Amino acid sequence: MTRNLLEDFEARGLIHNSTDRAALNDALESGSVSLYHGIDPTADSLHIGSFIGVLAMRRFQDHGHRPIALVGGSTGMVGDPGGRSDERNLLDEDTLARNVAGIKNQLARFLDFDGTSENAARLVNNFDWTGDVPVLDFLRDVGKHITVNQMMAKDSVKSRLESENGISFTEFSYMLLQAFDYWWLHENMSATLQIGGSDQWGNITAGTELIRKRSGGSAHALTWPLLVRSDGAKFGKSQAGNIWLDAERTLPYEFHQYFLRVPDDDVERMLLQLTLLAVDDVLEIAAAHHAAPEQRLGQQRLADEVTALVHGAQAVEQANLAAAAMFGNADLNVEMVESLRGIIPETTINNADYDTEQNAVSLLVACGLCKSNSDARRKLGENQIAVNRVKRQDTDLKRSDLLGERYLLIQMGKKNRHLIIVDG
RNA sequence: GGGUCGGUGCCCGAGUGGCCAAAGGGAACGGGCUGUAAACCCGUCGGCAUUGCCUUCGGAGGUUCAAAUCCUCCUCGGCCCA
Repeated sequence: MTRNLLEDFEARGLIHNSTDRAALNDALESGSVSLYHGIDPTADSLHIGSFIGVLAMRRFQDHGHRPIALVGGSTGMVGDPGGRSDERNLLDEDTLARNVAGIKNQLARFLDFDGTSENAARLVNNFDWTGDVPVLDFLRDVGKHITVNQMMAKDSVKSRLESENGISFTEFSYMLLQAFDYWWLHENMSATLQIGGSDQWGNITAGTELIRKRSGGSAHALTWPLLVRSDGAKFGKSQAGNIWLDAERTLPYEFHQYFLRVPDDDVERMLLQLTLLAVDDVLEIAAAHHAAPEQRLGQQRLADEVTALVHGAQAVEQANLAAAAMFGNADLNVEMVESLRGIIPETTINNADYDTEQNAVSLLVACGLCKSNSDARRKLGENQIAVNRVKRQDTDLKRSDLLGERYLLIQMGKKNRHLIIVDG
């Protein structure tokens, strides 16, 4: 079955709301559209929560449209009041510049920025056009067109008004800045569509309204539902925090594991929204998964696909290899352990330091698995720790415990592990 | 500026002179059960140390044999008034 772009989005559950759907469809089918999507530069890496938006841009580009990724240098300094109960910390300019650079780097893996192609993606920073706007101009040209009533109607603003910490004028003004961005991109880069998560709807339509009132132009809005997990956990968060796209922040193995553990109910939707697999293929996989959920075919495919997109095919191979070493039945051998190098966290210690008393405790603390000696002893006592896949309670590790005379694979439960390498 | 209520462990939140390292809940970690799932049950959850000691309840002082709890000053926040 062939679907046009909007139908494809629909089938993937990527449409939450849009302005005039028929008009938008006409525009998308009749030529190349410039569309923009804003990304918050709160860190120097994207996380999986923003991935859905990145892929959305990719889908548009694949259909011949031109994505404009806006990294919010200015808006990052102000902060969107959405999704938080208290005031956000403002980023300074240096941090922002670093974050913007890091994000651009990552986007290049998913979008074609090649200037020679017709619909090359663009990266813009709204600081470039908002940084020097005089306050009076802004109030007159932007503020005049948007009513406070409209701004107060926004859910995120409303809830913050009722919260005990209140909301600063700065964050309250966020909507104006975003509206201004859309207007500017509409004027200067012919953007006629803005896409974003459903929490952005108010901000986006403020922009379409500004465009209409100030320039008499028309522009579209399209939002997707925010991705939440069926178990209520915040999507993209693990016990360690965000799932980052950056391999340094979230090792590819952990990244892969995260998707391997996704609840059944989320598998199909994530396959649709976080991979580039064709909708019909996903439906087939989902059906197979549903027939035998205990085999976790869906999770496996999801983990492989997303990891391949973000980290490449080789990372997928390594992650699966590592999983075999960690969870498999085969005896642990040196080759398996060596295959874990670079995939799981590792700590190297000096040969001479190995034979200390109670070295299990100090090793657990040194590698970060335990936060203090007490913690390490406690966990050992509770049978939480396995060394080279064997549960251990004693604190004494001997030379003979070293695999290949230099490796210790320390596991704490199913999720935490660390490789100790004795050097020399 | 005036008044008032409040700042407790990762978060929420009890505690209002000793029985407090501090209830309860959440989060987190582990175990059991499972499908490396969910739900559920159990354990742990300041630090050091082989049952004792040390440091915590916004900050600094003070009262007391003894303070998270009382007093003083400072600081930060909510609400009301101006």
